[in-house]
Amino acid sequence: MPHDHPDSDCPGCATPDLAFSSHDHAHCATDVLARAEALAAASGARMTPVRKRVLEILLESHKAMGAYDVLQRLAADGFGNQPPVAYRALEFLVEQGFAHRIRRLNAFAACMHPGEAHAPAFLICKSCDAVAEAPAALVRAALDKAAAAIGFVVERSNIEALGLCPSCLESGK
Amino acid sequence: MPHDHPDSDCPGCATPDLAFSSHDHAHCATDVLARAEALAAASGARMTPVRKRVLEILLESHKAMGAYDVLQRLAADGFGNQPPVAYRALEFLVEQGFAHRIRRLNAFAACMHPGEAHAPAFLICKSCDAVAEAPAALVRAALDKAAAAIGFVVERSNIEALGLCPSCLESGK
DNA sequence: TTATGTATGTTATACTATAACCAGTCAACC
DNA sequence: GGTTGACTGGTTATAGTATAACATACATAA
Repeated sequence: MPHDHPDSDCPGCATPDLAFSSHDHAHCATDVLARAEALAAASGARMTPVRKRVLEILLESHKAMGAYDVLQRLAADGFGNQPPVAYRALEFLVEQGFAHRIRRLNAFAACMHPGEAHAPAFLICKSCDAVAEAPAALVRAALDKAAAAIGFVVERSNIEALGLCPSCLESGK
Repeated sequence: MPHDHPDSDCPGCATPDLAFSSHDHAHCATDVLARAEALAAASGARMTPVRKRVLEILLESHKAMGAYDVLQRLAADGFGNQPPVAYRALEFLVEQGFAHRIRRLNAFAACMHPGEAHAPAFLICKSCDAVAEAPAALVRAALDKAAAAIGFVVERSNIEALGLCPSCLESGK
């Protein structure tokens, strides 16, 4: 559900995505986790141990992880080691807006802006594999318009870009 | 390789995509096939029997097909019946710009505008499964801009929308 | 003709995802 | 308390997507 406000109206949309910048990641991750837990509590969604652990795992880096990578980690932590365990937790997180599915990578990444009902564009660095969320309101507006020209009504869409992040550009990778 | 011209400059970009309109599909398909073959001949790319057959199969409808569906058809026609046969032909067609990969569907669709070096947005009708290509120059421009705001340089991107096509909208599906 | 590169066929396997069934937990209600 | 029902997680099994590696055939140019 993309929100239709101009990006400047939304506190989250105005916050630059830190995925590509050096930052205090421990703080970044615990902060996002706390926000997700608060949102879950508020909405009645149950942040169970597996689900929380999966989100923690995704939050360890700004990279996307395959379901089976997540599963390995879960198994090592004493949770079930069969695919549905990981897929169900990931599905829950995506539904709640706590994680995103990156179709180009067949993988999942923690949402760095939980609770902001956004539908970002994903920027995937081909060098360091980090994934950032870019505000996509204007991109989606252009897409809606291009679709409307053909009489097509967009319901959901995925916008994913592969390229080079600022750090890798600078270091010449 | 997206081209950077305004859509109006390109004959193909000005041609409305017929995927969602009723049209003489036999003509539409043979025309696109002929254009692809001419392009291949001109560029030295070899349009071998399997490759041509795969393109014909994709051109039978405006829907995306999974590699295994294509493979079944190939096998029925006396070609090899192992996955690489289909994947290799599909890969060739995608490289030549004669087909597109739709990541959201893990599937492939014939390109209806071969030779026009475009990078379209895909409009996928959730009711009839047809896929159309929408000119995406403005969408990509918006995406490049959103990425640039974070210092990210886009190299390739996929823009795919799920929704309802005009025909299905009208018939209330 | 021989050499070289390209294309196809084949075997095997890796990776991604879901269906279906079962058992435990928890809250609401009688 | 006991029962019901919804939800969660565990497990088995299988479906669906994709590629590595090797063998064979075939075209073209030297």
